[in-house]
Amino acid sequence: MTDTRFDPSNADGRWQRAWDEAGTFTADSNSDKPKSYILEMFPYPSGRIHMGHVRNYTMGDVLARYKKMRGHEVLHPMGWDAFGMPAENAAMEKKVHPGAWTRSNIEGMKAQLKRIGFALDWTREFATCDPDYYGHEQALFLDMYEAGLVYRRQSEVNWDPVDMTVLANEQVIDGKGWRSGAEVEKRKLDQWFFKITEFAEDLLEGLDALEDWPDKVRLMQENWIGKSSGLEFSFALSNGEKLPVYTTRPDTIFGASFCAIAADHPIAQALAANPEVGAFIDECKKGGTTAAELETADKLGFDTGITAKHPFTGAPLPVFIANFVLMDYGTGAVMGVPGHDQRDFEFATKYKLPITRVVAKDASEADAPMGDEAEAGDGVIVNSDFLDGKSVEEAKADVIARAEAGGWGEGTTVWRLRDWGISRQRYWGTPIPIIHSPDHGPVPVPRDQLPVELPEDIDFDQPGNPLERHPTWKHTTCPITGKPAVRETDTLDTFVNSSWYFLRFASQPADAPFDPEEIAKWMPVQHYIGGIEHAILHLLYSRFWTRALAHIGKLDVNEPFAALFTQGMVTHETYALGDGSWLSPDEVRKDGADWIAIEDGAPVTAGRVVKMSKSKKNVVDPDAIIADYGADAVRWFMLSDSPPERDLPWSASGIEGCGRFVQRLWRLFQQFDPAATGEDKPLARKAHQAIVAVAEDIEALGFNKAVARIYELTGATEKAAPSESRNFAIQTLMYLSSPMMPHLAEEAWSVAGNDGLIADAPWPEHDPALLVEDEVTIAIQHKGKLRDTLTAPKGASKEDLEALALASEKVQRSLDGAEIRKVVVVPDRLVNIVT
RNA sequence: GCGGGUGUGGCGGAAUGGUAGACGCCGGGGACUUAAAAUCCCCUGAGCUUUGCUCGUGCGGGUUCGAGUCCCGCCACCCGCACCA
Repeated sequence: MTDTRFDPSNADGRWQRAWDEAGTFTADSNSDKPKSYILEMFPYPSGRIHMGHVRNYTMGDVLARYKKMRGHEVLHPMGWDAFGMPAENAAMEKKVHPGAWTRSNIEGMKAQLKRIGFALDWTREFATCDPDYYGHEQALFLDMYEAGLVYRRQSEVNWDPVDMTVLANEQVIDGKGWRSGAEVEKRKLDQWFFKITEFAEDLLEGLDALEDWPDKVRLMQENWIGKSSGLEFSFALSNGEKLPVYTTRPDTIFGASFCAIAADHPIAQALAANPEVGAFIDECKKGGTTAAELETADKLGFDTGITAKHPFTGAPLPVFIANFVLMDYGTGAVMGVPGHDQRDFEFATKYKLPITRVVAKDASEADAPMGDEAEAGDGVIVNSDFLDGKSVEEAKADVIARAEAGGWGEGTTVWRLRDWGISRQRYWGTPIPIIHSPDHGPVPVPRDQLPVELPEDIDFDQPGNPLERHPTWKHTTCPITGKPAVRETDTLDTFVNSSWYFLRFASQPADAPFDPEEIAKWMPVQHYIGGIEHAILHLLYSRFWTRALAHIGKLDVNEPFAALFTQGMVTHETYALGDGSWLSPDEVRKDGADWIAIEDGAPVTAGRVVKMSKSKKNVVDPDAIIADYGADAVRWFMLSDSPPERDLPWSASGIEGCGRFVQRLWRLFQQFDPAATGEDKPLARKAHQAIVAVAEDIEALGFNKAVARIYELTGATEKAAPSESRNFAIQTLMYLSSPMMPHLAEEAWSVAGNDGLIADAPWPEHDPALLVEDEVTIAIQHKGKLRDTLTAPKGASKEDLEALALASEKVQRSLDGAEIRKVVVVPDRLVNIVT
């Protein structure tokens, strides 16, 4: 018997060192065990580990430890998504080098992760800002460049004239730069792009096979890729030009009453010299893009005076410049069919254009008047010459066929997906390995000159890209001519860094990004866990990179992540003072039913339970909690109660409960009694059932259910008298809880006199014979309502159960002599008497 | 607007069409203690005329011997996309 309290401040660090020294979680790619690659989205080293990280990594950790117990060779690595803007912002604000800031954050966060006791293979750790990593990334960029998957073109960007940098759309708030507050300008810059659109079809079709991805994420990607099919054809214009348009509804072509083109369409631009047209185009560009603005924005049009000749009727259709037509989708021009498209309907109503019905419920309703909105539904074609009587689908096919036969149009597929712009005018990223030669234009940096390293001696005294104004860095020579040339000063979007890091974890040779044979041993990732916020960008880019690398023969894997799990957020109640300012949880206390500020007793309003965030101050620091309760209590909290895909509300009482449970288990573990004899069959049964149930729950990532099972077995074991069965239950609890509370389990295992580590122990075997109950509780219903329950031997016959049910006093009272019409007996379950 | 999800006690949540509320938190009562902490035991969906009965899984219908679960129609909230032709 040892101390009756488990002391995490002593035990946690001891076991963390023991795992480190034994290399317990180092993955051996040469092992002949079945392999499991378990990965959580690697963190950005922003400074501190937060509860969201803890929850994310605890889930992966339980899986990794469980798989190991199940005899798998597990790869569970960790690294750092280390390039990005916060480091540059820190450099500007705190006058520290982005690299130094990042490195110091990594050091701190790694120590934090170690204190939580994660079963990570630290031998494979890297940061994406290591020249070794980004050098290989540059090599892969060149591979893709040579394969024609990278190109350069002029593109419009959000330019912040004060910070002198490009902003992502997300960084433009109400038309102003999020940092500088300056009015953002549209600028055309030469930008590098990945040809992700070349893989659009592939990326879309691949989604079908990702059965272990959430449907939600698959749908979001499907919508993002946005495949649509229809007809692209040209109108002959009265000015002699052609106007190509795209429509998904060629069946409604006889309902076209106008054409509309985008404000930046070439035809509109050509007319812009006319001051009226110019003014209208400016007006169009002013419109906001927020949901509310779009919802209420009026359809605006400007009649160009040009007409378009209808391909079948020859009728002249007016051509408008319109604010609702987008230049970068389809051809930037549409045929307006007001009867069957809501936007066209609104536009036609406003400009008094004809609204013709060309689809009706059936042929007899061809002349039914249109209502106050467009009818986009299915039906039969009417008022459409040769299409009359056809279904929508037939008519689409017919029109496309005639257009193709007549040579004035063809059936096409249009995608919403755009190519991926990867140029960033920033310092802290992977330098794009290109040299701009005066004679040969952009030329790849020769492979033997990789990595192109970032210069260390930079300053952030002025806005703009420090690489651009560095005195020497960009000056080099053309690899072809040897004459002076300049380096590309843009760096790669940080999403490129995270598009292949999972490959580098699986294999990290010195002279190549990865070794395909090693990759084949581990990939695809069996469980990828992270936040839903990456549903599109990161997950789509990673799928694209994996496919692109497979396409150019570097890999044999198409899909990087076999199963994806998106975990919920860690939330916390918010606390606000009367003036709307936020207080942190440790600045408030409960005073009766109300909350008050500890400092001055001011009344505090407890608000909504929302994601922990610095701005709302509703954060709880993992370190402080670990110091108070130990790592296992925090891990247990992260797994308890809420299903992992839902949000987890943090609470002080919740973590206290977890801390209590750690001690409760510890006390129980001390009660292993070598002298105890005898069998306790019900308890043995519960233990064996728990072995199976907890395993099933973990495999289904139902951690909250696994936790509940462990609570149940704990309660039953505590109540039982000493016996061999009870000892077995205690040992079982040690094993079952070890993936979740590894420090406690190691300590108890060691105190019990076992050699080695429980982390290396196998998952306990269960006895199938003990999974089956020999007595069951039968529910007795009368007309579907519960009247009584009784215990019967398992497998009792229907007749016996019926007789037992009718013998029940409660049942007889409920029946009250009524005539029995029917008795439903579900063996081992219930008897329902119908009167 | 389009697409998706969620809705069960004071709270987080369990529940192959078969005893709704497992398990945890909060709360109440008790034991131990000089006292506290810790620990242990009991109670804890609502209501009622309380050996028991009635109601109860967002709302309204339906299928079924039996519905939180299946079907139809609504409501609320959350998330994603959005003038995508």
